[in-house]
Amino acid sequence: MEKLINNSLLPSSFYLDHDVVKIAKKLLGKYVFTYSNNQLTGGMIVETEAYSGTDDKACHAYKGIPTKRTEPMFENGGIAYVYLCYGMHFLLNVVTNKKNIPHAVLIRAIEPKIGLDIMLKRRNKKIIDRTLTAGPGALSQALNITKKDNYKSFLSSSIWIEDKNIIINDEDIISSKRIGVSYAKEDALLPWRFRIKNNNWTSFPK
DNA sequence: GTGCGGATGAACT
DNA sequence: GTTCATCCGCACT
Repeated sequence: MEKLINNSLLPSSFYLDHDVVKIAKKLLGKYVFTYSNNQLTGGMIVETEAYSGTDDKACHAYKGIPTKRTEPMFENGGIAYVYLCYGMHFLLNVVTNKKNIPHAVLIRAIEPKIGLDIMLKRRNKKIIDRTLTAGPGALSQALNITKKDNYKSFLSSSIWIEDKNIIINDEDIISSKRIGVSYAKEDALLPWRFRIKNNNWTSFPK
């Protein structure tokens, strides 16, 4: 087994910044990996959304009270919050900020890099295209992320994020409204969805 | 115990 | 653009 922890691993301090929007932007261009069933898969993050705690109506933690589902968000930053949506899709969130400040970044799409054949198999596909990992449910399936990864640290050896020194400039980031949160009224209009410009692996522009 | 709605994706027309 | 598959957690009774 190759060495999983190396010096490009994002340090825990990265996740503790108080500005979840900034973290959401900085996560673009980072690599996320999972290692499960002796299979290594990973790719570059190309699309994220920020969810900002109790001030954000679209955030699960808006009411400020942790429930069994949302309590990972109230933990110290640097762990995964994996949540089952619509009974069939797992959504991968990166918990940020300090304990009891429920901020999270939803990973919406990656550009597949490592273990493409494994991802194709998991997705039951034959051809590599954007549907392989574009969309939070799709990428979770490709990386085999399930509820078992809830609470898991991004400094662990089964799921982690690396910094490959890829710099995404502000002008290469497209921000737009978040998806599927129209119930959040005015907060649904916040431009807290971030994509890498001209990247073919984001979910289709809306 | 029960009802209901959701941070979706894929396959349709 | 529309539809539907499908299930856990939450907010009630």
